[in-house]
Amino acid sequence: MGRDKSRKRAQSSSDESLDSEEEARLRDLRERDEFADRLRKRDEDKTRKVLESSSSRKAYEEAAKRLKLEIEDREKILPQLRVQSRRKYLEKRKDDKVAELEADILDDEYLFEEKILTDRERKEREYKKQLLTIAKEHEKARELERVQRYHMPQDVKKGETEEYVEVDERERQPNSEQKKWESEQLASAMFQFGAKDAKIKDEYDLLLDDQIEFIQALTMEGSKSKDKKPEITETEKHKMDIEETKKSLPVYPFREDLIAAIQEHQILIIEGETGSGKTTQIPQYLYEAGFTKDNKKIGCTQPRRVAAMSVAARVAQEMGVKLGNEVGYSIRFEDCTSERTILKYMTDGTLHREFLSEPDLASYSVMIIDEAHERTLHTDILFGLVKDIARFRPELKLLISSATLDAEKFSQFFDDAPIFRIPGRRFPVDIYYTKAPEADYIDACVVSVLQIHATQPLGDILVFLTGQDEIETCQEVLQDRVKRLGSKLKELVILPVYANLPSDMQAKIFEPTPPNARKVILATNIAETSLTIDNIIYVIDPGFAKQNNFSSRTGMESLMVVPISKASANQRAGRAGRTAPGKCFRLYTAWAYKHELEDNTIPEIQRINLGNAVLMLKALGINDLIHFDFLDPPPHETLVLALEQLYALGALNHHGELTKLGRRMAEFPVDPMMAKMILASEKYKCSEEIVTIAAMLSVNSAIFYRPKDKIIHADTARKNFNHIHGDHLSLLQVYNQWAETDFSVQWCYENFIQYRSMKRARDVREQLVGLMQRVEIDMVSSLPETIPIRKAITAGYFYHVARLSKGGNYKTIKHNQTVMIHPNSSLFEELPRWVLYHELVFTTKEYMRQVIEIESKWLLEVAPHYYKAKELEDSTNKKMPKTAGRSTMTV
DNA sequence: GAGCACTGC
Repeated sequence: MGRDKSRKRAQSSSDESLDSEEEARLRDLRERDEFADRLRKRDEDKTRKVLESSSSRKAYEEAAKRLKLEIEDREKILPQLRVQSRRKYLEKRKDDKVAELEADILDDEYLFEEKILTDRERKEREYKKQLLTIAKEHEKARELERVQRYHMPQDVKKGETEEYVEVDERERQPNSEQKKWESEQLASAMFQFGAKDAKIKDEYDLLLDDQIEFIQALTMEGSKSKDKKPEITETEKHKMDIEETKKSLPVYPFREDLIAAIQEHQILIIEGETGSGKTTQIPQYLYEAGFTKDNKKIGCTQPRRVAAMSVAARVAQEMGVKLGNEVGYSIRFEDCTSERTILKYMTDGTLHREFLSEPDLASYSVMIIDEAHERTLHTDILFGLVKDIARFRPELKLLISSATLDAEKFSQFFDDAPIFRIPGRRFPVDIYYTKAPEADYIDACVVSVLQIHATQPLGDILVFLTGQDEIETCQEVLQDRVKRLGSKLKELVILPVYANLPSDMQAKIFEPTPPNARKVILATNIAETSLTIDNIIYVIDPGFAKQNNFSSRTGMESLMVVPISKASANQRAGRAGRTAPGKCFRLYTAWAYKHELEDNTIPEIQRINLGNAVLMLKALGINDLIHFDFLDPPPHETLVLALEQLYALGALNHHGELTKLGRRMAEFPVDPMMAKMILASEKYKCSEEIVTIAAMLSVNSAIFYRPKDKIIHADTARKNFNHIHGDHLSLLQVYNQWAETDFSVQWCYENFIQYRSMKRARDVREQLVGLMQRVEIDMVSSLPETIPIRKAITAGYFYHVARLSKGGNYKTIKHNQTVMIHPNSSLFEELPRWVLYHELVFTTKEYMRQVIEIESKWLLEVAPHYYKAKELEDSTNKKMPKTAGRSTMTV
């Protein structure tokens, strides 16, 4: 309705300007395609090199330095520089050689640990190790020397520019914290403890108050017999020859049939439970069957980074090659592949990004979408994209791999593709329900844990809770109860685990349970799919989880506790049957399971803001998104909102086509508004600051640490960073101060800042800086001036503006919705007239999180097409326009 | 005067 009116307005506007408008549109499209061509060419050059991103950045820095030199007095500095560069070269060469040696030894041990070595081989390995020790000791000695020299600057010749940096070089490595966490995950995925003897010990006859009555309803069938212990323990498996291990996997007998089916059909749905070996084996079978001829690759996507890495490592080991050569993986911040790579594991998001540079997947002969049943946003979009490609690339094979239940649905979506079933390897799990609903499930969890501990044979317990808060409460209550019961019970080790928990504390859940004790792990949904803990025999499932929902009507996110789905409940129960037969206690009735739980969790694509996804699809040339082939289409309003926003940001023209600006925005793995902000920093000459703010906003409010016992200290520390103009600038101060301390851990600790989040912000920042260079933006700083920074933010987020109304409330300009400044904000007590917010969240009230003060006239400056001067008049006597001015647009 | 499930680019 409103849109029609505005369209008419556009039509009636002067006809002569139409021609020039059309011309501008065509010119923009031309420029957009030229830009895309430039990117493609650059990418092609890049892929020829084995080492890419970091080396190209170094090359860039070198070039910049060289340029600077031209201005300075070349004659004077050159001889000195020559000496210096020679020294640096030798230094670097030594470092490289040491690293190479170290990698060599690791590889050697990794690949051939089970093999019996000849005397010569053993000696060689010993020699290498010795060499490495010596090299390291030498380095240590030098390190000491360096520190001493630092205190004697008079030793340095005047004019010599040698740097004496004391920073721990390992800390300076990008992603080191991430890597630490991942390597821990990796280790836990690869080395498994043998199944512990779960002998029935003498049972306690202990009466607990208010026991919960459970009734056993059914047993989730396993493929293994109930009474038998696993016939192959993990340690034995390690000793087995790799070939034999491969043959023992459930998928092995299907090898020939599977290859035949793939040869016959273009698309195949593979239904198989975890533990069938499909993820590691199928790509190898395909390789052996010749699918990688003609320089083609086999790709396999995973929803998680750790999975992509660990599976690739396992397959490389099985094939006896070095990881990163024939078998590699590619995840954000880390590309471990080379031109030789033929089996490539990657995260679904990485493949999604790869589409931008290779929209037809030309370098792949087979693409496997693994864990499709998890229905991540990226997987869902990939479905539509690969289905489309399969139509014009008949030689491309597609394998969609999923757990049970969903296979039929996938088959229907992919034009009735045949389903290939592979059995899994799992133990049966007895399922128990409560007789009556439980009112307080935390209390019910505590009681159940004690009940199991008192009456059931040894074996660890896994409890699913919804969040950190619940976990902490439960932990306290449980500890208290155990203390009161005293020595009547065996030892109970209580361990929490959730994503925001520091990694060293997370790692504790993987430590073996002490003898004669029982471990209780209180976990969030992280233990449902992301972490796999061995030796869990009992699972307690209250049936709830926190879920994020996005409302396109209000543009608001809300994190709410909701009942889980049947699929999720079964996934949780399955966690009890990994190493031996297990039991799952559901704290709800069988009736509730049957009638109240949905079959499947609502897929992500229907629950979140699709701004970035829509921009990506547009960048891939998919113009008609409303009719895009989604497995489950997102709500119509969400798509419309995303398109409207992209239009308002100038990423789409009035024909709904991608503009040059939009093409540049699509390069950034961030929301469109943030991408626009980053690009606007070019104009306002504050790219250094904006990219920091973008990185800090991306780590999602996990920066300030508030331990329960030191809340006052933490809050005071936080207030020290507050900036009078708002939270974005506070975040900037946090980052810059941290950077000044050379990214110190100690500093974070002293200021109640989460080191892990800061590291992540630093990684994100580095990636964004790389991308900015890619889209041809210079890095410049505007400090101490902050107005340009706030203007650049406004250029991206002019959609997110609210004004103080008479009642002391804020009203959003867009929806005239009442919202409040979040109490954590530095502007909470300031109440400026005009504010810009980063996000709207509904918790107990409608809150704006991350707020800055702006001036209304900036809105006219950065978005003249979106705001009219009249509606921004500040005088409160004047009538406010009912709706915000909206420009024309056809979706 | 509030409160952050989990992934991923």
